[in-house]
Amino acid sequence: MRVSTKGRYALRVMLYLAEHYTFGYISVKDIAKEEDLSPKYVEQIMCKLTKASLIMAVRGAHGGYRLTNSPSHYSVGQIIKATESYTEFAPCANSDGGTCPRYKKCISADVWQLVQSTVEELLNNLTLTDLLRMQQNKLGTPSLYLTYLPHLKKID
Amino acid sequence: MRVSTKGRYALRVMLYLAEHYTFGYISVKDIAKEEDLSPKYVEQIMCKLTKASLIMAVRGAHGGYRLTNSPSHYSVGQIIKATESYTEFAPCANSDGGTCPRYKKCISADVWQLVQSTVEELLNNLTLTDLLRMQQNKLGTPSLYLTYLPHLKKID
DNA sequence: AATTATCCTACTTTTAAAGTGGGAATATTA
DNA sequence: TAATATTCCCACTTTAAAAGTAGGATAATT
Repeated sequence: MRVSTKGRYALRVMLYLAEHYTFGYISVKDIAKEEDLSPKYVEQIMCKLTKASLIMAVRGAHGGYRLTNSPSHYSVGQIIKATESYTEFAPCANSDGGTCPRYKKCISADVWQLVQSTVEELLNNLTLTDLLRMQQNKLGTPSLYLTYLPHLKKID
Repeated sequence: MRVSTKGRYALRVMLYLAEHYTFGYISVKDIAKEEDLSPKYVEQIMCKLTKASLIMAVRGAHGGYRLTNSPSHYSVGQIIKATESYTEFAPCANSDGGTCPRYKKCISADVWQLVQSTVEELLNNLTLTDLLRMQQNKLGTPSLYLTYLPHLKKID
């Protein structure tokens, strides 16, 4: 019962992009360095996020990625759905019961459906903006990024 | 983000034992047959449940397993905790943040903690009795077990 | 004594997670 | 136009965990 690194890293990456939403395009190299992740692995994750249209890319020098929309448009649920291979707690956690032949008489399926819908409800209603707000409460407003990544210029 | 077969089967096994709570000791062979699971694998699961004191065993002919307490004493949470290897959604889903060095500044940890506590709350408050009641609503009271397992005698 | 069960430990197989490698395509800069 | 910096894409490797097996020791019943 664990979210894989793909989903967890994806959330961190999306949070990073949300924090730097006004900085324009950000490269995998920078994200990987700041988040202390393997660049190649981050690339894989970016691929999934791009295919799900959560982010946009520009190639070449000074290219990189950015959110396609402002942070408030993204729920954690969306991000997990786009990156995790198994989104379900059990094969029968779907409302159609999946392929299990015992589905109709098996009450444990109802348990997994309940867990499933509870978690989905929670994550679908939690946006990146919510998380950024939580982070500010946790740390105070951090705006030191330019000191660490001086080549990034804030745009308006 | 999936509960392993160990945890899922364990729930089914415990539900089976709960349904047959008044039938005395029930063997792995019978459980495996009725639930359509590998007997050897069920044995492994029984071992975990026994070590967690959720069930008791008697060896030898007409031996088997039974719940140590009545069904109302068991929550789904307990059963999962006893059988799953990873009970956490992320290494940092614990209130102590686990071993992640980014824990203090990383807001995504808060997300996993929130999911964690939500699911725990849900599963800890869902008892086998609740599930048996749900099952009756789903199917009507099923009491045909003696036809399938005639060697089992109902005791009072 | 034979049978029916749990107990226990170790092993095998299968699957998915996690991460790498390298070259093609594309954009920018000098 | 050449060099450079990036994404893009596909295939591959490694590692770890899930899933399931095997077999003999122990204990209770018949």
